[in-house]
Amino acid sequence: MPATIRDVAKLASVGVGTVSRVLNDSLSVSDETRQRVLAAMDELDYSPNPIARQLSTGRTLTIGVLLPHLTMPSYVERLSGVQQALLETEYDLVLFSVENPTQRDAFFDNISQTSRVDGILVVSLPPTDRQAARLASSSAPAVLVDAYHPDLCCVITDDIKGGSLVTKYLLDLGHHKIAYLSDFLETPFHPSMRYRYQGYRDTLEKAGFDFIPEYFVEGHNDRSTARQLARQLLTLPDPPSAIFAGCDIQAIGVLDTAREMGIRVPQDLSVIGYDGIRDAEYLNLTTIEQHLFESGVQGVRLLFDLLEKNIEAPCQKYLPIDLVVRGTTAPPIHVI
Amino acid sequence: MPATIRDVAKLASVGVGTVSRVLNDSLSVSDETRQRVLAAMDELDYSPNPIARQLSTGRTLTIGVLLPHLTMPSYVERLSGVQQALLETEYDLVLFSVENPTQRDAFFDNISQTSRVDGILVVSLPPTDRQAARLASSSAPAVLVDAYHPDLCCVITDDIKGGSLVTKYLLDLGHHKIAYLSDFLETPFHPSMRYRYQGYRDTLEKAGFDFIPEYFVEGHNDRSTARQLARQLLTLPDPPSAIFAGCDIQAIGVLDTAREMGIRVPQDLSVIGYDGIRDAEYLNLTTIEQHLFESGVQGVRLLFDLLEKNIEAPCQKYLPIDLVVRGTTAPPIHVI
DNA sequence: CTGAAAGCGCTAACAA
DNA sequence: TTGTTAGCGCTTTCAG
Repeated sequence: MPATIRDVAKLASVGVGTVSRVLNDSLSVSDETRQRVLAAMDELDYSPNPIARQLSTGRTLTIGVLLPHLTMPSYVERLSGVQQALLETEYDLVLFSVENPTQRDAFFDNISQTSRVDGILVVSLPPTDRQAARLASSSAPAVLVDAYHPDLCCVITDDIKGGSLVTKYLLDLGHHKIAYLSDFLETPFHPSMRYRYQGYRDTLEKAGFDFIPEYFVEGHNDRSTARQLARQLLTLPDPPSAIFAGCDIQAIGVLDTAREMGIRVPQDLSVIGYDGIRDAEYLNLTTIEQHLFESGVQGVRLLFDLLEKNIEAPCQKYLPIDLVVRGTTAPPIHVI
Repeated sequence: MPATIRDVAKLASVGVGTVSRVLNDSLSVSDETRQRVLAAMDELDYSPNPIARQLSTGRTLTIGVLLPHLTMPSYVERLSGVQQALLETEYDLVLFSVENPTQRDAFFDNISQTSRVDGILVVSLPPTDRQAARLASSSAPAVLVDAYHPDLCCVITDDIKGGSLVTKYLLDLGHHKIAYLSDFLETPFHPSMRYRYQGYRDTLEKAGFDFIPEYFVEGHNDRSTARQLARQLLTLPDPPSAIFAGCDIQAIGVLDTAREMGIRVPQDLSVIGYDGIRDAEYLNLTTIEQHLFESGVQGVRLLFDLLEKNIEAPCQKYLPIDLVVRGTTAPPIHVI
């Protein structure tokens, strides 16, 4: 049985209030009393019960993080940023990872209601209007990272611009047979994919090139699916000279296929990804760096601003995106 | 201000005890009363305050997970298993990720003392005797995953056997110029590296081959360091025909270097890793599968057995290891 | 500067 | 089957 504040008070011959004051660094404790209390704590190997403190103060000193399966590096990278930012604070991190829409909805309903956490960070999971309303009305403020809702605070990037940036870069290199390999456009998980696609198409057409339906393929955003989709593109009668992959994982799948097929990158094929996961650097992959880690950090920062009432929902924090040119892109061999 | 149990009681014209009984599915509540209470809860959009419940019951319904930086896929994979196993329970997961020994020690001291969690899962962080003693004496039971201490419960594998397995396999293929590329042997983080090394050396020598000091290199277990170490090995006057990497990440670094240097794998060089991370599968890497995900699941299971007093510390649960032969290993070209 | 006492929202023992 | 009440361990008035 661990010692309680009362045990300490008794041993130090003071009231529990005084012990509490020592615990909370209150100034109104005489030095002599403080020493006596500290000695008693030490002797009893006392440490305060955080649960009792939580009930008393109404603060839990924990932040809940809701995010999709931990299997994708980009989520982990964002979580890493959250974790890092929280490390400097006195807050703990409760992890809620959801694997499917059912779980997601269940958590959205629960998490916002229970007073288990002081704040909620939702990563890469766009809420429905109903869920957003619940979040907004919850006593624990929420911040979306890599997700958007008009009523909430979000940390986001401009995906249309991102898609456009990639496409413009490839066009500038001299490519015009540019394929887009995407996650499913109509998934509730990643509307950003749709925006990147939009940026791609708009830019392409504005530059005077027709959109070729065969150059657009979509599928689950895992490496092996991407491999297959890439093969589909590269075995076309008139294959693309550049492939824009919706995320780095998919780009890596493209690289796999290129290697398998003996297609040289970047000589025969330019490949560009999106995200800026660590592997992209090792693989020398040209990509859009969207500062995943930093998004987690900023999410925490925004959440704290909300907690301290420095700001109010809704609000948007836009993170920059940067084209990082590495070794998987080059001008096409047959320049027009 | 959220509704409390008292509000519900008042609205339903019952005592708080009855509401509590409904909340806890007690049988001794008449159906009619139960309905009335449920209706009141519904009307008030009531949900019980978990903190108050925790204080009252002494159970927090959360498990603390302590693990090193989230940046390595193997830790994430283990965490994933923990998370998955916890999903089926009513327990939440509080994440403590530590980046350096100082943080680690601080957490070891704190986590075991505070009554914030009902149980503790320590992943890949071997405690000192002092820390182990603290964990053992804590009211919250602890389980080590991928770490060992004689006084605690652990989920582990036989790393000596693993190192031996790899070496035997390579020897059987006909290799004898087998290099070992390792994490630092003397790091407090991964004593398992030392055991794998031991298995490697013993097996090699038992087979009648001298250990060649030049064939052993060590460094931080990240991909780029591994690349450099691999280059060091492969530019030796008499380079090895096979490289055994202490973990998959390092093996991937070796593959990088081989590609850069135009060394064909597996024709000119066999490469074998250790861990069984997802990327190993995609990269067609021969490796030791040590069931990372499953280790997390088993850790949770053991922890629950401990919580339910089905077992007592210390105890060890050994997980199997399996050689997974893929495409990066083959007999050496010049068979002896 | 300090002690006493009233909660925080819930559970569980005890009566009824 | 139910209501009442005494805590759980802490913070925070309010007197002194």
